[in-house]
Amino acid sequence: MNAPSSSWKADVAERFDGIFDSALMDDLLTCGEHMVVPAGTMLMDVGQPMTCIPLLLDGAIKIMRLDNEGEEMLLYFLESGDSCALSMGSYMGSMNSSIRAITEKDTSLLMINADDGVRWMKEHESWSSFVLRSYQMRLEEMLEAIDSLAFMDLPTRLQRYLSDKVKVQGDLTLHTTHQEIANDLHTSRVVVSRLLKRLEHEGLLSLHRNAVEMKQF
Amino acid sequence: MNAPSSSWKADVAERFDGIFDSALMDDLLTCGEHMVVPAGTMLMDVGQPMTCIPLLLDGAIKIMRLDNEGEEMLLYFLESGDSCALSMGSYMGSMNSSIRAITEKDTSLLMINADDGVRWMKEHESWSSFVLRSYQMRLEEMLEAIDSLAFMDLPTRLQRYLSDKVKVQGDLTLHTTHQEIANDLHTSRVVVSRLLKRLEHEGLLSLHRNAVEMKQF
DNA sequence: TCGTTTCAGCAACCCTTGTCACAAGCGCTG
DNA sequence: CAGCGCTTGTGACAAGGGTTGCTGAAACGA
Repeated sequence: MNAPSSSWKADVAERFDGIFDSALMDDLLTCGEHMVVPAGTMLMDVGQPMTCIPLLLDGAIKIMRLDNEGEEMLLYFLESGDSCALSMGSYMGSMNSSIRAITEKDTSLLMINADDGVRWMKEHESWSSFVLRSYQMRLEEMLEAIDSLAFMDLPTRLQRYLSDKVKVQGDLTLHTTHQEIANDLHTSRVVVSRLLKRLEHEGLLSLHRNAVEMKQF
Repeated sequence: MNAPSSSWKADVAERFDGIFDSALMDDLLTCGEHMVVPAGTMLMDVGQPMTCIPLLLDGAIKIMRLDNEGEEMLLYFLESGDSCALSMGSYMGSMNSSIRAITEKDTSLLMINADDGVRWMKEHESWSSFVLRSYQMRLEEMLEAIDSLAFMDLPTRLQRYLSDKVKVQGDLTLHTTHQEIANDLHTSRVVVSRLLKRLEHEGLLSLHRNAVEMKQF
């Protein structure tokens, strides 16, 4: 076993230590396909069949919902240790994705074949419990997304968005454009520029071309 | 076995025929506690521990989210055959409910002790598959709630709301006040009155005191 | 029956957000 | 360097929806 192939295996073992029992861990290492994808890759799109379940080892994935005109809206981010529960849907009737998933950073993940995932539900208790916990976490995140839309005004949503993004990126300076932020929040570029300018005047951040530098969050 | 007690058992058997295998059905009938609750009963509230899993036999339950000022916002309705997956959360870390559940009509349900529910995850494949499917359906409904908030304007949301309510109530005439509608949509009474009046002028419904009579939906 | 409460209608106003139009600056490439 | 595209800033304006205050009518209770 050479260094590059064993390194991600060690990563899996470390990341899911105490979560998956050793038998499951063996299956994971045997059946899972490891891959590293660059930032900005679309891993899944609306209407696409879901044949595999991604386990996130490192990096981040942006999960978004689309309206019928194709306009995007950010739902939440998946981070290391998360899994996309919606993929489990292939288990049941709904074979197709209802969301779009794009890597937010360079991302290392372990792809599990959906059939294996289904089989493990019976074979490994630590797997079924992980899947359920994953569903639960996704539900909670959806609730937060709903809170934000239903109860918060745009300035607040923007600040939350910036904070989240800083956390996910692990960098106080966000390399993005106003237009991209507007897409994620499903509003217009002009509005975002206006609000960002206001936050800059309040000293919470400073603006540069293709970058927003947060002072605090 | 007398008529009243056997009647709900027959109901369970019929409702979940083909979904639960017979061994599980026996457990359900043994361990489940049947109850009939009148419309308007709060079955669960935010922060309350979730000790049992409700299976809906008949009626409807309104699921809502609250903001920190206690303002409500309708998420979706549970109908016959549905279960509240969020209750399964007691299985994992989050022991407390993050939503409020209120019966929308007189409702007949079977309460399952959470411990039993957890045990059955291993013992009955038809149970674990039901639970997963239930999570999946709840997720889809949350997505619809998000769509409605993010992509639709108030007139459209109101029409959807009225249609949904007609479907759930099984009656073209909704016995409710403008204020209640406003609460569910998280807007103000005046705004709802304004929009309803417009829909009345368009001939889509007619308004009465404490009632909205839909012409079509 | 009378007062009280609840509900709905209406008008005026204001705030938030979205839209349009345009200008200026950066950075790339020919 | 000239030209172009992409990004940002800004002002004026429109629209959607929330707020307030008041009115009258229906229901309800004593």
